[in-house]
Amino acid sequence: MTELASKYSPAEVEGKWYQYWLDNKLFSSKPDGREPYTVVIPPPNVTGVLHMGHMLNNTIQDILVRRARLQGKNACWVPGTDHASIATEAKVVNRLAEQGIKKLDLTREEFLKHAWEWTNEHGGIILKQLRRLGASCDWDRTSFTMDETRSESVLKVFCDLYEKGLIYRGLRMVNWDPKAQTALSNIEVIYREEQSHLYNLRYYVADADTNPVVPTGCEGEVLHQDEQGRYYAVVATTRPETIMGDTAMCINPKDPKNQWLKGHKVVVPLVGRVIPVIEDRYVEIEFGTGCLKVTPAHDVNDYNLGKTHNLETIDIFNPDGTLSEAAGLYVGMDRMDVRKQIAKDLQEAGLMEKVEDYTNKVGYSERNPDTAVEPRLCMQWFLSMQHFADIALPPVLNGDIKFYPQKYVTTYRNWLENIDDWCISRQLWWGHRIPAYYLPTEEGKEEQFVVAMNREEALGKAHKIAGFENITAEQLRHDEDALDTWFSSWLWPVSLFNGILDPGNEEINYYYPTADLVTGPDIIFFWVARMIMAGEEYLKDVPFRNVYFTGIVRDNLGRKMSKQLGNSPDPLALIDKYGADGVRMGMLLAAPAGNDILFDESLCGQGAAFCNKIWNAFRLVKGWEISDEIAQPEPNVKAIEWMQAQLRTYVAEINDLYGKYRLNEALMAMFKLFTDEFSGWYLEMIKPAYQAPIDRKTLEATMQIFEQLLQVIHPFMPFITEELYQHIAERKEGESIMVSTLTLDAPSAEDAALIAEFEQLKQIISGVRAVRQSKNIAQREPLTLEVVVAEGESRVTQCPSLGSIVSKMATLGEILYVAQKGEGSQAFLVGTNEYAVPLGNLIDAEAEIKKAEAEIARLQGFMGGIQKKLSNERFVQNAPAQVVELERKKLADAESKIAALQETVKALKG
RNA sequence: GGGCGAUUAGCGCAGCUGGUUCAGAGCAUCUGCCUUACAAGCAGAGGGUCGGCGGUUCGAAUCCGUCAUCGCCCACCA
Repeated sequence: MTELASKYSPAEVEGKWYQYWLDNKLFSSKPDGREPYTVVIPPPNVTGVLHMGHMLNNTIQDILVRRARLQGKNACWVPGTDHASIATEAKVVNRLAEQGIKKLDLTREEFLKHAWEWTNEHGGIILKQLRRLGASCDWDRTSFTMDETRSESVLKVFCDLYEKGLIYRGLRMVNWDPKAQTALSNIEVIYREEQSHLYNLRYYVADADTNPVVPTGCEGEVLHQDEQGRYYAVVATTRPETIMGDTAMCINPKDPKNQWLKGHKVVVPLVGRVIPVIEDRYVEIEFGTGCLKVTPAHDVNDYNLGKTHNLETIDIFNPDGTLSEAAGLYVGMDRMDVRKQIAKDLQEAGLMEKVEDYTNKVGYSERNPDTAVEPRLCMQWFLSMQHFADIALPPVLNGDIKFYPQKYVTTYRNWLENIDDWCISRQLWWGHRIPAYYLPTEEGKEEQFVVAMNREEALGKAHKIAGFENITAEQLRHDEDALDTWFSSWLWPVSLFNGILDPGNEEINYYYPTADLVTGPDIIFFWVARMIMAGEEYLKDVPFRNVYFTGIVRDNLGRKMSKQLGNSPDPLALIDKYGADGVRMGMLLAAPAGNDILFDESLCGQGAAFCNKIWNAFRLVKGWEISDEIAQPEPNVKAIEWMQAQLRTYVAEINDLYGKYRLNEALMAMFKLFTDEFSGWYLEMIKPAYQAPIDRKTLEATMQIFEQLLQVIHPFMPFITEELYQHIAERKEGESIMVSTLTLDAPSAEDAALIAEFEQLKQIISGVRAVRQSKNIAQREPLTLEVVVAEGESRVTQCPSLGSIVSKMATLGEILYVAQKGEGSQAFLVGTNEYAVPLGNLIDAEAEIKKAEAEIARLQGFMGGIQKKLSNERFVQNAPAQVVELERKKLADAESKIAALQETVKALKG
């Protein structure tokens, strides 16, 4: 075989093996007799590009999927993309604008043509990028939320839920995004605290004809009076631009300071409209002056007040956030500009009492973060959520679905227990068009509609309605709106296996429920909860068993990664630099379960270094020449047994950690197993002398262990492990570590005993090394080790093979068993056993005495504590016997250590 | 305003049903070493009154209370 380079270069192997996996269809899955393991990708936006969040999320998914394969499960990871209606439509609109085309000048069909062009051009780039990471998705299954199957599924579900009476159309106050000009659901609004102003406006008291009114009989109340003696009320508002929509002023009936206003009317400043003073307990007496202006068209609370008090509703805004004709003033101006202007005008007109600084929360559109959401009254489609909350809550509460970290169960419950109906219509073209068809209606009459999969079916339904028996298909008007993107995403785990259109098909039966969902806690309501709803509704079963919530990827200063800060590394550049395996390990090193990820590029360096470690360990082993002449040395037999015991023990621990989804701890365990136990100890133990050959049995055992280690590492680092797996033995075309299986016995009691025994050896070796280092004795210079043994006592190091391991690892010339350590020997303790290294005149008696005495003092203090404990009767009585016994043992051990140290001191002084 | 979570070494974290994993690994730091697989390496070392204060207990990083600080989520006081 050709000489292996001393450094591992990922670039040379990653592309090759990914192609090999693809060529051999190793990612593809079909239902068979094995246990299925299904993961559906959280579909990224179809036109998006890979960022660090995707890297983390998909690394985790790939680890879980690859591990499932190694366990012999039929792993199926389904990839796909999301049409992301608002975001994509906005991008298309922007691109058209660059070409000088306005959306409104296009027909729906023309616009959609542009949108599809854009989608086809940019669509799936992100999925290609995922291949660089090593993602082992079954690419033949790649889906899109707007492909034929998924679209049909969405329409079918809409029709079905409408039939069930769960979807309704109604005039409601919704969150309106004036930039995208569409309604949003409640959870698409992000509230941000903002420094703003509280404008205190004068509402003069007047009769119906705006003549000033002088209040009577109101002693002790707060009256405002201007220079001309006119009385007025003061209303505090953050939104003076909405006064044109005021149709009442409201006070709390119990408010002592505003009793005088009862039954009066007030004049809206600048506007001049006379509005009634109404009373409602909703108003906080303590806030401002206790007077609230009521604008039913532009505030949810005001809308509710308007309903109870039968107030007029004046909508003063256009859909784009400019003032409408109905406002009467500032028509055509943007609402934000009006706010500034009207404040000025009110001031000049003497209608502004004062302006205070004020911090309040303003709702912004999730997709257009600079656009404040406007509450707006309009006709929209809704999904009744109570039913869905009822079916989605139990599986999470009773543990059919487990959340990692568990704390999100509370979040989930709180949301479902206080759920709002879901506004599912969007005034967009890019998306699934609402399958509702309106019947021709006379002017002024209420519009009737039918809901159907298509126009033809709609016509059939329409003909059954009295008075519409003879209408034509062309007379039906298809609803212009599209559905919320999440109304398709919530079906994802079902629709991917065609479980909506073809219920009970082989695939849905086999792959559903999926195993694990890996996603961010930010979409727990948007997506996770709703998938559970859809799953329960359509399959009467959970969509997944476990949900792993990742943290947010931040930079090493804890800041969110953003384009503005420029602190977001380009994932592909990282892969170029460190290799996919290195980056995967870097991501995971920073990712303790349940916490945000403080990403630091140097962690990828650590990952790359580990790859190099594995590579060089392999070079070492592969470089050994086999000899059938030599018998297997006894120490090697022991070392192999020990390493196998370690492997079983670590793998058991790693499995346990996987089970708890503590992947970064599993990674650390794997790392230590390979670096410390295997490379640091095992290989050094069995390593033949320079250029000497190795016996066949040891080499074969080592190769087997190496292969198993590669399997343990493979989920984390797929590429290097495949490369070495192929080098380690002759493989047939199509063979791969990916589809190998790793089966190990559980660790036994003997394993534990052997590991404990070797721990002693390691400590003896470290003890000698420490002595060597402290005296600056060269590595190669052999030392003698004195083992202090009482007469007739047995010691581990009396086992010759273990002794020879110690000799090799610590470079010893000989091991002496002595009753007492020699003069001029530097001693150290392992447990209660004493060892010493003769140093001749190198020994620094003074320093040794000092060190020993310090240790004696420490031990005496330690003993004091234990003695106190043991002399406490209540401790001896109440504590379990083992605990008391343990304390006694500690005491005895400390005593014997002190005795040994005192001997040392005596000898040194002697 | 309500809820949830966190606070342990310079840093990011683990520490499960209170006592043998009890004060831990990793990175960083310091000190040696170009030892023949790997200097992207090896060997060794230092470093924490477990956020504060109370309480329960024979015994508390661990359980309870309280305060402080930070983070997240939810909520219609203009």
